[in-house]
Amino acid sequence: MKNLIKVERARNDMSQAALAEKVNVTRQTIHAIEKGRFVPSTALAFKIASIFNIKVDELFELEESDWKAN
Amino acid sequence: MKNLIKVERARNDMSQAALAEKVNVTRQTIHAIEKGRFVPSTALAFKIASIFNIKVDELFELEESDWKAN
DNA sequence: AACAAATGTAAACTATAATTTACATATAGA
DNA sequence: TCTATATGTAAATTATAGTTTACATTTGTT
Repeated sequence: MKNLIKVERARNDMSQAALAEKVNVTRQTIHAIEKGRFVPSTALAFKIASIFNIKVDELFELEESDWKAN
Repeated sequence: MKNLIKVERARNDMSQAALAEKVNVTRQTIHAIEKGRFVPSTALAFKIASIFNIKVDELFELEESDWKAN
C-alpha cells in the first residue's frame, strides 16, 4: 500500500514526533509507516487521516501487488 | 471500530465464504471481523471496500473508544 | 564550530491480525 | 427426514503491527 503521510505532514508543517503524539503512537511507528516498512492498522490509519482532516481513501492507496497471494 | 460488512454483504447477496474468497482470506476471518473480534488490516479493509465498490470511509467508522489509550 | 531539532535505523520484545482445523447450529429445499 | 449451504465458535499456530531503547545522521541556527 502507498500512503501520503509525509506529504500531508509537510502540508501541515508537522513533525513525525508531533503526529505520533497526536495519534498516541511512537515516532518510530510513523517513521516506519512512511518508509513502507509496514502498513498501519485500520484504526491508526483512520486516526492519522482525521488529524489531517482528510479521508482514509485520500491518504492510502491499494496497489496491484496487495492483491497477489502472500 | 464499527463496520458495515454484514450490511453490504446483504445488499450484494454475498455469503461470508464468497467474500472471503474474493479478498483471499478465510471465511473465519470475515466472520471474526463482522463479530468485532478484531479489526482487519488496512490492506484487507481496502480490498473489502473495493469488492462492494464503496470507500473505506463508508465501510468503517472510528469510535470514541478507539482514541482511548490501550 | 557548536548546538538543537528532525529524521533514519536497528534489535528485541509485545500485541494482535490472520490461518488452519475442526465441530456445532440454523435454515431452506428435495 | 435427509442433505446442502450459511453461519457461529474455539484452540493452536504464524505473520505482522507497534513498542522500547539506543544511537547515528542530517539540517537549520547562532
